[in-house]
Amino acid sequence: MLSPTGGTPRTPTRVLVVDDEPQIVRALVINLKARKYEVDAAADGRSALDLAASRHPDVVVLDLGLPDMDGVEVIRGLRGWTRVPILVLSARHSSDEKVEALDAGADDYVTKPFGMDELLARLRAAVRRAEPTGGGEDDVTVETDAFTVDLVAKKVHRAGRDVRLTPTEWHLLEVLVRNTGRLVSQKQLLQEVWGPSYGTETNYLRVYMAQLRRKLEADPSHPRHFVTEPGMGYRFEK
Amino acid sequence: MLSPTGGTPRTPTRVLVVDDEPQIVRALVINLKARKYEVDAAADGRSALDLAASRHPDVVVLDLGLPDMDGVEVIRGLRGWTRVPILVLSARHSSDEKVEALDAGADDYVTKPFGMDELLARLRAAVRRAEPTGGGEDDVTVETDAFTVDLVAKKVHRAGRDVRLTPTEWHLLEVLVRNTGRLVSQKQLLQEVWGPSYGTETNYLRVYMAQLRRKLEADPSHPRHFVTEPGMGYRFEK
DNA sequence: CCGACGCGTCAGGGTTGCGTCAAGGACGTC
DNA sequence: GACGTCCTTGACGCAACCCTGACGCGTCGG
Repeated sequence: MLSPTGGTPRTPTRVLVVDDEPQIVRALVINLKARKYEVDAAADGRSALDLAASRHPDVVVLDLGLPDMDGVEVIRGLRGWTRVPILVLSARHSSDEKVEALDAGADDYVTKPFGMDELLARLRAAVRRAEPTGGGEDDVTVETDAFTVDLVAKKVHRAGRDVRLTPTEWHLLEVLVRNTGRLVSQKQLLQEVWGPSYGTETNYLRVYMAQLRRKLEADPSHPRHFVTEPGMGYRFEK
Repeated sequence: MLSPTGGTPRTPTRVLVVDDEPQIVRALVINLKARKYEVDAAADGRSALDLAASRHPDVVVLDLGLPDMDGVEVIRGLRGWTRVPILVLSARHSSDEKVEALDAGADDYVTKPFGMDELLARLRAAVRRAEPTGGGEDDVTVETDAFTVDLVAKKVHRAGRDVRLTPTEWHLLEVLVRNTGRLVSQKQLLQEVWGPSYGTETNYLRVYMAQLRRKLEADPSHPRHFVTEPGMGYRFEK
């Protein structure tokens, strides 16, 4: 798994690393960059808070032993305005320290020396958790002049009314809309909607493309949004 | 701080404890109840999944060494239909075990023997994190022209009278209302209401949707609020 | 000029999925 | 121990959907 999010390649995950020991920072930065994270680094609390404000990281890895201020203060400073996941790194094993940091708003607490694999796994967990609220929009809608497609609610709106689509029609529309502007080959469409063994049943496509156009296009016989590329495939255009 | 949420006293936080060692379960239950948590306990994976489905805990404390199934399988079973925070307890310190559990969807990993204070702090952190999606809804009541649903009071009002709903009816209504306007797939409904292993028993849905419509729709045979999307699922519309 | 090919359109038939009803059984209450 | 409520399960009719084949049209190449 190369992409840190594990899913479809989106905008890279941004990590803010805060530690005053250069060798730790270096190790973290190297490992994170190798896994396609975008990394900022700070060596003290002041610059950590500044960087967090200016760069809006998706997750913060924070060492508690900083030269200029108490690590817990950094947590509070962050929690004053953001819910970004905070993963605390600390050499102190005492239970009180952990409780204090966690109750101040940290999301996780790892003691030094730490295993890089474990740290990365905890980091993935923290990012994954924050994904729906932090990064993903709720309403993924695509609009054209004729109709509106809401991919989350699975709704199509047209001329003030909801359009009823059958499961197959919707599935086909979904694949096309997720590739707005791009050509999608017949084979790809067939295999995504009907299954891997249906790569050549092009007549299915003809029938269902016609139904989509009849339900959605202003002039179904002269489609403007569901474009045929003869011999190749279909394309959805806004 | 007595209240586990630390903030305004709301409905108590429900914890599901999963462990096959009675003394651990006892220690956890005592400590959690003393802090005003509501606690369910399971000794194996099967009953853990069932309890999670029926009781909808706000957080799960899960021991990986269970008699009937691999702990990671329990995590996957839960993640198939819920994002409830999972705090893993384990006697195994190996890095691989941790990574596997975390990547399967666990939120935190604590090795035995553990400090109770630390565990409780990690539990608070997990619950706090999940709060916005789990508990902080703005719309507590949803109104239609025919009836009113109060999600907090768990009451349905219609034509000046309270409507009696069975637990299952209410549960189903709740899932639909929380997704007002959005299509909810049959599988998701079944797994949320009946449990992870009921993803294909579509006849349950048919029976209970009919009952909901009979009790709430003005004209049950022509539903306006509980819409069927054939082959896909159901949708609640204001 | 003619045939081949790809695409759009239409209509019929098999199959699936949904709504409805009713009966059996588990559970808790009195 | 009797009663009532609720959940489960099966059967049946009906509507909707998916597949299939046939036909017409346009384009391209021989």
